Amino acid sequence: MSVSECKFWLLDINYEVVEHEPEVWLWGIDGAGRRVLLVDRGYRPYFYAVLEEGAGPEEALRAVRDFCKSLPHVIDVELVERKLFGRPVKAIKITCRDPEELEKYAKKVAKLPVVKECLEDDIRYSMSYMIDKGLRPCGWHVAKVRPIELEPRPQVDAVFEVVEGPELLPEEHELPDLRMMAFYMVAYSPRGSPRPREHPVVVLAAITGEGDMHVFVAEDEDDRHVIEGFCSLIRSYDPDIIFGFRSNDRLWPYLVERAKVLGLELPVGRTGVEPHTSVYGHVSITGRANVDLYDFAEKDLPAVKVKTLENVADYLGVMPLEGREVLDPPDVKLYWEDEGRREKLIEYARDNARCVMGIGCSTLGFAVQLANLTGIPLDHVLTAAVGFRVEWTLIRAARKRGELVPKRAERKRMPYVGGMVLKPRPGIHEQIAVLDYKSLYPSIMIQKNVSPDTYVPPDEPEPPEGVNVAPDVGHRFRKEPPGLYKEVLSVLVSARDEIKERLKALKPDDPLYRLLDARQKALKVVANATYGYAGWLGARWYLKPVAESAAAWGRYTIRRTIEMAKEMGIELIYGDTDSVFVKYEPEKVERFLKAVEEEFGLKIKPDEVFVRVLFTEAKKRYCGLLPDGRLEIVGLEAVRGDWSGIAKKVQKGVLEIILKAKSPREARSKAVRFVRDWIAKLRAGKVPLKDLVIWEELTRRPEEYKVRSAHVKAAEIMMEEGWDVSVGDKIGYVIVKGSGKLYERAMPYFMVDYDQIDLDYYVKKQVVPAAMRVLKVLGVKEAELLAGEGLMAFFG
DNA sequence: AACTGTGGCCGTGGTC
DNA sequence: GACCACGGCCACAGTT
Repeated sequence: MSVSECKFWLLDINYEVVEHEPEVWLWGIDGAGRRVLLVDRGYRPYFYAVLEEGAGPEEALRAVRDFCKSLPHVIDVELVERKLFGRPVKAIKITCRDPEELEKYAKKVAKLPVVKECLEDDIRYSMSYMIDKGLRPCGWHVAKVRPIELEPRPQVDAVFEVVEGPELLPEEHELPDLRMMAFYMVAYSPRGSPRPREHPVVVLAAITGEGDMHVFVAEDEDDRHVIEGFCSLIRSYDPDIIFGFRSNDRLWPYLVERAKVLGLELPVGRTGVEPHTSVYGHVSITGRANVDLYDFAEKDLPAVKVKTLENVADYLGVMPLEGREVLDPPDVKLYWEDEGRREKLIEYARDNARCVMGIGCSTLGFAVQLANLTGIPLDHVLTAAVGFRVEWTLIRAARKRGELVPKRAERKRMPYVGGMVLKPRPGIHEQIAVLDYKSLYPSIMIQKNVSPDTYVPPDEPEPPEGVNVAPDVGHRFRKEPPGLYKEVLSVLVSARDEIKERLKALKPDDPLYRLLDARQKALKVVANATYGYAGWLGARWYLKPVAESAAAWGRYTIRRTIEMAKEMGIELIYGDTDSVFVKYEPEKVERFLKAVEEEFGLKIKPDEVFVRVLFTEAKKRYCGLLPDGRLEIVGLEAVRGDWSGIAKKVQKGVLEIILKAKSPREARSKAVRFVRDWIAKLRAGKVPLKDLVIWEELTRRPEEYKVRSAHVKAAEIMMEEGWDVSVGDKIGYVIVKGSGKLYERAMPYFMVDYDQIDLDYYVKKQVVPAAMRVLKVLGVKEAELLAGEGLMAFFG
C-alpha cells in the first residue's frame, strides 16, 4: 500500500454509515488543483453521561457498563473528569460505532438512576469530528493517505483513505482556484405563482466563473431538456460552488419536484445524488458548496430593505438598477406568452445570472472566512442564524477546555434592561464629534470576566479569588479563572486588532487586503453577537445575568462618561449605549478621551466629526453632514423601508438643503419651496408608481394578525389571485381611492392602474409628515407646505 | 440573538 | 353620530 501525503483545502464534509460503521467524507481541492475525496474511517462518535451528585463514580461506571451491554453498538465506556458551567463534574464517556444510534442510546442511559443527564449526543457527527480533530472548513490541511476505490466512483480526481491526520495548517489562508457557477431561473404559469407539479421552468441561465453563459429555454411548455441540460452542465463543468438566489427555499425544491414530475433524475452531487434538504432548511449538494446568496442578504445586508436580487446587485455595485427593467410577478406570463418579448425575458434571465455571480464573487471572501472561523461548513454558514455562528465558535473552545456542551432547553422569556439612550438637544448643531467606545460589550465581558461559567449565584459564598459585581443588578462573576466567553472574545478581539494592524500596510486592491478585511468583518460579526447570544432563550449557554450585567456595566460606563464630560466643560448633545455626541473642541476632547480611557481601561475613539447635525426631539433619529459632503441619516423616514420612495426622496432633499445651506433663513424658504414643488408634481401624476409603493414585511400568516393592516390586506389579495405569499416576504402595496379604513384601500402595487391611486394620501400622509419631521425644527408649519393646495387639488 | 425607542394605525370608550 | 384620547398591536431601525 503506497502511503502518501495529501494537502487539501476543505470544501465540504458529509458522512456515511455502512453497516453501522461510520466514515467521514472530506471533499477538498489539493495543492495541484485536483478535486479529492478523503475517507476517514477512524473516528467514533460519543456522548457523556453526567453523574448524579451523590453517585459513587466507580459504582456508577459499573452500572453504566452493565447497562451498555444491552446496546450493541457501544464500544467503550470510561470515567472522565469534565466541567459543566465551570464546575468540575464526573462523567462517563460512552463511545459508539453508529452515529445514528447516539441520541437513542443517550435517552436510554439518561434513565439510569445514577445518571443525571446525557450530553453531546446532539452534536452532529461530522461537526464533532472536525472539532476534535481541529479541522476547519475552508482551511488547508494535510493528511497521510492511501488511494482506494469506491463504487460507484464519485466525481473527483482521486479518492483516498485517511491513514493519519488530517491536521490543520493554520498559517495558510489563500484560496485554491475554485470552479464557480451561478444560476437563475424563471418558471411560467398562466395565473399566479408557478407550481412545479403543473408549470414548466421556461428559462434557466447559468454562468461559470470564467463568464461562459449557458441558457436553456423550454420549447413551448416542454421543459425536459431545460432540466436535463442544466444537470449535465453541472456534471460536465463540475463546479465546486453553486451560487443561487433563494435557491434553498425556492429554486432547488422547484427543480427537484419538477424533475420528479417529469420522471427525470437530478444527479448533480459529486456522488451522483440529488440535492437534499439538510439542517437549517438548507439544501445540500454532496461534494459541492450550494450557496444561497439570499441568506447573506437577509442577515448581513441590513441596508437593503427589500431584498430582491436586483436590489442586492445594485447595492453591491454589481449591476445598477438605473436603466434596468425589473420584472414584476405578472410580467413573466406577459413576456413568455408574447413571442416578440420572449427574447427580453431570456436576456433578463442572463442578466440576473450575471448578478448572482457578481454577488457571489463579492460575498465569497466573507463566507469563507466566516466558515473558517465558526467551523460551520461553507454551504451552511450563511444560512445559520447569528446565534448558531456564535454557538459553534463557543463549542469549539468548550471542547478544548473540557467544558461539556449543555443542551438547549425550553425557557420562559425574561426581559431585562438594556442600553441607555439620552434625550437629544433638538436643533441644528455645528462641529459635533461622535465618540464611540470600541466594542463596548465584548470589552466589558472580557474585563469583568462575564460568562455563564464564572457567574456566582446569590446563595453561594464569595470565592477566594474575588468577584466583579455588576452595577444596578448586583450579579457577581468570579475574577479567575478566565471564563468561556472571555477566552473566546479575547481571541476574537485580538485577532481582529492584529488584522487591522496588517491592513494598514496594504492597499485595498491587494487580494490579501480583501481576504484579511473579510476575516476582520467575520470576527466582528461573531464578537458583537455574543452579548445577544447570552440573552437568547435558545442558547445552550443562556444566562440572563450575563446579558443583563453586560448591559448594566455599559450603562454605568456611559453614565460616568457623561459626568466626566460635564466636569471638563464639554457640551453634550446626545448619546446612545456606547457613544456620546459632543461639541468638537480639539484640545478639550483630546484630554477627555485620555481621561476616559484611564478611568475605565476601555478604548474610546473619535468616530467622525459632523460639520452640522440635526436632531428632532426623538431619540435614535438624526442626520449629520460629513466634511466630504455626504449625509449620514439615522433612523429617519428617509432610511426606512416602510415609507414610500417619494416621501423618502423629499425628506432627503430637505435635509440636504438645510444642512448644506449657509444660513438657516435661506434654507427654510428654499426647503419649503422644494417640498411644495414635489407636492405639485405628485398631484399632477408625475411621480412614477414605483415611488409610491410601500413595503412591509409579512411577519406571520395573515390569519394570525390581531389587527387588520394595509400590507396584510394586500397580501390577502395577492393570495386570492393565486400568488404565493410566505411569512418573511416583503409586501409592496399602494393606497387607492375609495372610502373606508386605510387598510381597506391597500392594493398590491402590480395590480393597480395609476389613476386608481389616492394621491391625496401620499401628499398628506407620506410627503408632508416626512418633510415636517425635519422642518418642524426650523419652525415651519404644515400649512406653509399645503398653502394653495386646495386650489391645486381642484384645478391641478 | 437581546433591548430601546419611534410612530402609524386600529379599536374602544368617553364626551359633546 | 362625530370626534378625540388612549392603549395595544405592529413594524421598523439602531445599538450591542
